[in-house]
Amino acid sequence: MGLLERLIAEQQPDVICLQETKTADETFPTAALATLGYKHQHIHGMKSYNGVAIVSRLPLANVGERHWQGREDRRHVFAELPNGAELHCCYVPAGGDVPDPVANPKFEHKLGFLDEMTAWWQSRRDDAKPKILVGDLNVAPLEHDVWSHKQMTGVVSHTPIEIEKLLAWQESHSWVDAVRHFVPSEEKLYSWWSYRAQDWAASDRGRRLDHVWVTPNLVPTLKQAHILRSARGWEPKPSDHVPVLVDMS
DNA sequence: ATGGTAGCGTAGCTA
Repeated sequence: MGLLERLIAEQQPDVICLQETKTADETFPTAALATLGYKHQHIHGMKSYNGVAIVSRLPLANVGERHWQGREDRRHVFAELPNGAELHCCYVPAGGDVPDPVANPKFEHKLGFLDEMTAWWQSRRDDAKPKILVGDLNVAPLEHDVWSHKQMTGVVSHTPIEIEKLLAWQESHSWVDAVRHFVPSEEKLYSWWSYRAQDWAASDRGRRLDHVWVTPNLVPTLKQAHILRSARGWEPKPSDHVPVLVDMS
């Protein structure tokens, strides 16, 4: 809550999408967020692992959630904003340490999740509705979405198979990367820094795992995008992920 | 090639 209070005070977002909330719905800070003005909430949590939520100052309609890979994980919620745009908040499985779907069931789950998402979005392609998809997608797709493309190519989150599958998902619904719309692909850009670094800012071995995608019909509404790097240093207990902010008219 | 941190909960898993 401390991090959210600071984010709200500094950035005043209309809508906040959270992933990895790691708490059951009964223990989600519903009242505290309502007091801060975020009265409209669609939460879908789970103790300790995964969990997603959309909290909003604007009314949310047609809220729902989906489950993936035949599991009960809480990794996807959606809602419709007052202007009719559909908002999806997603949390892709991290995938474990070993980038081999045979040796590592967690990596197999991640690849299957990406495939199933791609097929689902492909099947909804004809829908002309404006849509926004955000979340911790746990893949850094571009060369400069990681601190070292060469050193990260065998590391889960930046392997060729994950990149291929994330880009296929993006392609499946003609999603536009709203952040790279403003930041050239040659420029290093991260949203996550490991807790394991002695000095995250000095080593700056980051990855861009958190994304905001919009359908092409929303591109003219994009005003600015910003990754709040400074939040990685917020005391006393920063998240290893920082907020990705997109301003749309 | 390895180990490094955080959280939950009190071992070992997930991130």
